[in-house]
Amino acid sequence: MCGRYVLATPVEELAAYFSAQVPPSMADGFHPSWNIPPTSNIVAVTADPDGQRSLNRFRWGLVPSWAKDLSFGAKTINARAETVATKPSFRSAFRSQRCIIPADGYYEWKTTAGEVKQPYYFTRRDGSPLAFAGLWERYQFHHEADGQPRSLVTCAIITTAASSDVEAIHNRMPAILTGGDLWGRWLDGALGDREELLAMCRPAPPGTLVTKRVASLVNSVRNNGPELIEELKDRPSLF
DNA sequence: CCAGACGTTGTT
DNA sequence: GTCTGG
DNA sequence: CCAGACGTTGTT
DNA sequence: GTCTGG
Repeated sequence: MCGRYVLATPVEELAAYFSAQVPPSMADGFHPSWNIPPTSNIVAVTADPDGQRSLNRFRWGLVPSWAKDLSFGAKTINARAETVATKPSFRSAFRSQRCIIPADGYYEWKTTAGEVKQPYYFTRRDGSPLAFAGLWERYQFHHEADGQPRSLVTCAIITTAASSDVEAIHNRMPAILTGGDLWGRWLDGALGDREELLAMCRPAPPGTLVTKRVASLVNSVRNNGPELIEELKDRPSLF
């Protein structure tokens, strides 16, 4: 799955890479992070009806309009590609509110019987940013304290079966839009071809990703910095 | 009809 | 075991 | 995703 | 909001 990732590329570079605008609301409060967890505020690319793209902030964990409260988002950080078109929590967003979540790379933990969980870091082989296929929703609610109406945008990352690049580590992977020619189609809220959309959520072609073993520093969200993605060379000793 | 859920992952 | 917080 | 808490009363 | 289970 995808439950922790990295985005340290400057906003201006991301905007150029995705041909997206950066609204003033976006420029403030964005910091590079090598340890982005669910329920935090993340960056996603969306498109206007006219096709204009922009970067915006979304809370990671999709909260459908009918949810009782924001805590719903804790269990909807990922949406399975196999069922995203029909699950009540995701189908509406899948139809018309798709987004791209940029990442420098992401982490997976390999769990082996009898061994300690080992984190791995995945990036594109060519070093360019990853474009995760995502969904977003707007959630409206009344603030507890003052009763005023508020609204918040939330998002989820679609997952799919692991490709041969990742299956030795984990059996799932994020859906990655490879090739910029797919971005416009994915972001077009008027595009109604379910099969075309689902085809974009298939495992990335073998060879797209590379991985390296990293230190368990990433386990705690209190740790953050480029050292989290440094390759761990030593094999753990048996003695 | 009303009440209650609405999700993913990993592990056994 | 399960939920919340980061 | 993982780490850390999981509780109440009363006093400072 | 919409579906499933009772």
